[in-house]
Amino acid sequence: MRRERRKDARPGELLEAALGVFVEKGFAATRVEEVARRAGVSKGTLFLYFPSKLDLFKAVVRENIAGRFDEWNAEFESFTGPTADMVRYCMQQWWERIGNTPASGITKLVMSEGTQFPDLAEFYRQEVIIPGNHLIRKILQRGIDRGEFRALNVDLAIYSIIAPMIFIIMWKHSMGSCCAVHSADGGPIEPHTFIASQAEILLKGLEK
Amino acid sequence: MRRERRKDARPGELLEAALGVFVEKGFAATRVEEVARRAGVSKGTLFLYFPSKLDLFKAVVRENIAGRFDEWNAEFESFTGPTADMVRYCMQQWWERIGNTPASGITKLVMSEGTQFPDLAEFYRQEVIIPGNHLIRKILQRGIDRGEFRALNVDLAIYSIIAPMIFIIMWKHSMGSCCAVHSADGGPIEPHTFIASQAEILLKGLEK
Amino acid sequence: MRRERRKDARPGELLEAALGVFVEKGFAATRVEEVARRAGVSKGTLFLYFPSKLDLFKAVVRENIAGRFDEWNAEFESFTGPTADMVRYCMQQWWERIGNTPASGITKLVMSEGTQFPDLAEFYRQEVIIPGNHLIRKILQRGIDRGEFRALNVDLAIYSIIAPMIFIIMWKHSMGSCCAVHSADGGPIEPHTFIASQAEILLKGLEK
Amino acid sequence: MRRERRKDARPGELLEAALGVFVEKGFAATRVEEVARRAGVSKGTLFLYFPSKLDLFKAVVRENIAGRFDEWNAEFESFTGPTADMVRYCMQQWWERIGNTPASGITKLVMSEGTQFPDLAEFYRQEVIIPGNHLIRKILQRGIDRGEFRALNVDLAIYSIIAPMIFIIMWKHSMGSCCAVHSADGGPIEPHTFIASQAEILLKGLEK
DNA sequence: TATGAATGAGCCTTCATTCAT
DNA sequence: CATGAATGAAGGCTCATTCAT
Repeated sequence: MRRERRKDARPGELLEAALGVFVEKGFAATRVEEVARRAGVSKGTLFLYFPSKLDLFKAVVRENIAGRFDEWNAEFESFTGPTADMVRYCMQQWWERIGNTPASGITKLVMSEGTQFPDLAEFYRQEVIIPGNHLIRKILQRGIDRGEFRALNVDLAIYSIIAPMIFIIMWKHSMGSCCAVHSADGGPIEPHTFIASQAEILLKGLEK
Repeated sequence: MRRERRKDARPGELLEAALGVFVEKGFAATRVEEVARRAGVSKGTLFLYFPSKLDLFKAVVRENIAGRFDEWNAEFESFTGPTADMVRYCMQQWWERIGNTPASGITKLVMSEGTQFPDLAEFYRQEVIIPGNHLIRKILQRGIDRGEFRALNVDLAIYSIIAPMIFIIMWKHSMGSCCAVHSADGGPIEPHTFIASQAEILLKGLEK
Repeated sequence: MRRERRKDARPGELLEAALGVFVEKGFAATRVEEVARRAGVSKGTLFLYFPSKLDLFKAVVRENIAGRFDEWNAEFESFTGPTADMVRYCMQQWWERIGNTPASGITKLVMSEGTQFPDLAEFYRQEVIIPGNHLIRKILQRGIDRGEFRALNVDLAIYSIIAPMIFIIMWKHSMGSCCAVHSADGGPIEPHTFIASQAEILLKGLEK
Repeated sequence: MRRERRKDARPGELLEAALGVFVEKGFAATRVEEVARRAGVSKGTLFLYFPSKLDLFKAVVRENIAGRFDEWNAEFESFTGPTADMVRYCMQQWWERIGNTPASGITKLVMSEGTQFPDLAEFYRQEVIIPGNHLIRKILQRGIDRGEFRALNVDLAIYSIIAPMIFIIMWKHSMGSCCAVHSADGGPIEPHTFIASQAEILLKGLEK
């Protein structure tokens, strides 16, 4: 009985292990043997469930990029305070739930190696980018509609929110061996402080 | 095969070929043989001029990015107008000279593969990031000193300028198979307009 | 190609093949591919068992020489006759078990290429030379302690035993295309006779 | 005029440089480029005088193994003291004139890589080994004839003199990064002391 | 003659994938 | 289903040799 349950769990265990290794090493540098080892199975078993390393990779993305946007959209709808607070909340929450978790590694991966795998990039675009942009656009529009923000080109302004997020993800997964941006003199910068700073400059830039 | 003797021209030809292949394939996936082929020489010839693939890459970085900071620092020193104009000029020039050229592919590469090749990351940090941060810091400090900008934490604020640059580079080299950001509805956005938008929101965020 | 699964037998087969090739070609000129071919496996398989050419060589040394000192030390401890007989026995046994076998090729190889591969030389020193010297020293000391040999400087005298061994090995593997020393007129000399001659002159030189 | 003299000197300069490099590095590890550099010419020039690396090697051996045996034979003829002194003198002189000079490197080379080049080994045999053996034989025979040494098999006994010489050469050029044997505890042993020790044990072994 | 830029075959090592058990 | 031994196609780099100048 134990065996049967494990059998069913295999793909999930492999996917979890693969997420970890892909995030740590990137696609090219990931060794399927290490994924197998972390999942506690043999290399051959991995190929039983996933026909190739690339297929494994795609499965990892599909598994982990699922839409949390329903939840976030709901939070948006029920938010009642000033839009500036909403932006602040949104950015900090994003850090907690995405930026500071392995999930951000997927974003880094897609940005880094997406060119090699166009269908993957397209998948990410549909599942993450468009819904994400949509949510941010709604927030900005709310600020404008309520007279809190200037009447700006929302299509362009959303990137003022997205850019720092992408930036901190890329930094964390490349230059920053630890998790954060380093100041010009080399000292690390605390992520919440960093995000707060970005948010304040941004919000002042947006306000009326 | 044809033996052409062109010692003086070789390094440049190799560097140009290398830039192209590195940008297209990334560091790990670049085959020195392909670089050589594109430069029209044999694999051995490449190693006559660059002792290793990593050294070749470093030379590419120096040729395309690092070497320009002297020029940019000089422009900074001789600038006389308002700092806001300076920021606008700086960002647009960056797009012309780096962002919209293959040179930006180098930055993307380092962000994508820096973790796997620490030497590469460290080199880029020393040659590009630190000088770049230094230049931006000086610009911001000038704005503060002249009473144009708020008294903000410069170490954090520099990333409000850097983030959109990194963002647009990553986007261009991964999601955007063409060269630009796409608006939420999928339409492409013209780069200068995009940068102008980012700059204006930022500058309003910085001003007193 | 044929995929035979014989994990237990592989290391031995590879070691045997490697010994042959190393002895014939030397370390640098040995191609791991040839070792693999002689062992009847692919190049990749060799690296499954030995992480590098150097490690393969170390394993060959351990298998063929280093590992025998325990046995020899035991023989020494249990020997009861005159020390002169012990020296004779020792030298003749060395010829049977090492000098006249491919194992002697290893010693020749280390002497020939040790300078180019310091790791190799150091390994051999630790695994063979030091234990070997230790054993010979004990034999000489026994002779001195029992009043059979003169009170000589043991550190120097051990080389009177080692030198003829090294000599015959080098000769066999370089000048003597066959296996033995040649007399001044060019005729071959029978190894046991040669060793006996060396031993008798030596022992008379050592006795009280 | 300077140029012409240099032109004639080229082969000699190359041979001298080659001797040095071959002795230091061995045949395989010698880079023709380094030989050329030490001779102060370009790589191409070397191939103008010697069609291949192997030909260069053979030329070096032929150049350096010339017969000094006439001189030594004369010394033998005029020696008047006890034969034991003659053996001592002979071994110490050998160390001064051969063992401790680059010339010994040739011997090491031939022993190390002679297998790959049988004609070279044969050349060495004719030019060095046979005359050398002949000289030593005459010395031993003198000792026997004068009643100083036992009546031993001279053909075998000569190797009791040769073996320590070969040994010290091999040791010096392989294990001993410096010039001498190391005692069992790792300390270096002074060559003259070493040779003296070998000689005394040997002579006691030879005496009546 | 002399040069040195250019060549290309070759080597050690890695790793995704296969397949006999 | 699971295993893990075995494969073989690359890839970075070296270096003796060639040849246009």
